[in-house]
Amino acid sequence: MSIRRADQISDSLEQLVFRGDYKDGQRLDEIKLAAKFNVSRTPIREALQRLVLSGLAEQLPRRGVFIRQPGPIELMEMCETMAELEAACGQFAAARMTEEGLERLVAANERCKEAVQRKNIADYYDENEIFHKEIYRGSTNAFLERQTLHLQNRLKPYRRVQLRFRGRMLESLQEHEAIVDALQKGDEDRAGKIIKRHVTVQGEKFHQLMAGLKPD
Amino acid sequence: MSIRRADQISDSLEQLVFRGDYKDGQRLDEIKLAAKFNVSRTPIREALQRLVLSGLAEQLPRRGVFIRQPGPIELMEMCETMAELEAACGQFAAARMTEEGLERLVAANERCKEAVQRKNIADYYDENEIFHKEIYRGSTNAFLERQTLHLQNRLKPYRRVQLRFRGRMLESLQEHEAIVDALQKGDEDRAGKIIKRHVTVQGEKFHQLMAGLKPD
DNA sequence: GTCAAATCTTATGTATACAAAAATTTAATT
DNA sequence: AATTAAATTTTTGTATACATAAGATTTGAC
Repeated sequence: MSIRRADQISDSLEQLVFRGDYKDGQRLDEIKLAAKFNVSRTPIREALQRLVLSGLAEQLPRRGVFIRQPGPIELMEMCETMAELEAACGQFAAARMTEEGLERLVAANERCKEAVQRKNIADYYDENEIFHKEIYRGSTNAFLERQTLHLQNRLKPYRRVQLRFRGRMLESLQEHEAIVDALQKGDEDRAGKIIKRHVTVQGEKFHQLMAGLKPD
Repeated sequence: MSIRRADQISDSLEQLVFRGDYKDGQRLDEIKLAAKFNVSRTPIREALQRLVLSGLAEQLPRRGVFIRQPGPIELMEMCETMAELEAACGQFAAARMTEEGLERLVAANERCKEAVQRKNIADYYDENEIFHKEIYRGSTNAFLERQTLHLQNRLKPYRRVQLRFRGRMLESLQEHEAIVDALQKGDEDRAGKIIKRHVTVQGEKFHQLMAGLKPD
């Protein structure tokens, strides 16, 4: 781990934003944050820079840094982009995934199944995430993997809501089977298409997801 | 424009890095940069943060910030990702592009043609960039557009080299025609596939592109 | 009573100061 | 002469100080 206080603060702030502790449009007061973290403004400012550059906040010169929760349109755009990135990962993975990678994928899917049998949403959520990350990794493209992971991270708070949707868990699991099959057979086109459909949220699902926009 | 000195410095630094003024692995000396820009270390440090977060440099705690030019593998990975992002843009554009957007695209392509007739590489380069940006914009997905633009910008120094490749300009132009056709017909699948092929650099072309790795 | 101008307060952006950790040099010992 | 350890220097990271611009408040005029 880093010894830089600014990095720790940046991570903490990111968590706070993801958890919805700050409302959209709220200004992040440097002085208050400095007091909260018991540091001077300097590391706080560095942390805020990181928030701004990762897209979680917006900086207005001479005004300050403001939380920028994505609105419905941007959220939809992010989801669309996510679907494309994941599809790209899956497509590459179909051609390049190693035997070990496939084994890890199947294992993760097994754990998904078990979670569904136990009707444990939290576990399913975690194992599902691992399943998807295995696909990113299977792309054998570290750059694409990083990009995809980053966006996945940003969308995490919303996806959490989505999974609670009635019946979604079982449906999701069936799609996983098809994905594994396509990847095992090395069918790039099919892998990409299935994953895109799997990740894409449409119609009713999107309304559920939007609920995550207004936390409480 | 922003009044923040740190922003201007960040942009200047980015340009310098893109122009290859700094060698791979070189440390960016805060004090020297402060002297160079006639400011204190504070705005320099903010600018360096931005470089690091955009991936152009790497920060080792308590050691400093170092230029991180992508190696051949990462460059390839970036190109692959670029092809996927552009293909995604094209696919969405095929379904969503407005009449005005299509007109702008055709116009940009006309100017590409003229540049080829005049055998003006520099002009072709510029107009080609506009052509591609019209496709990103045509995706009607501002988030995806930003992501794609950002990566395009990072790859710009290498693409510059690529276009000088013998015969590439004419070939590129023919592909443009096919892209315009697919977008006009609204053929999402074909648009995506053609663009991906168009953007993807393989075999010999990649060697040319790699030449951009070692400037001079 | 309302609107505008001037003053005051507050917060951002930058400069400077200081502490601690690397890097470098120097000295000592083998 | 080489290697290692101590001392010095350099540099990063953080704290503090100060200047300026934005925002709030008060005062005055119509």
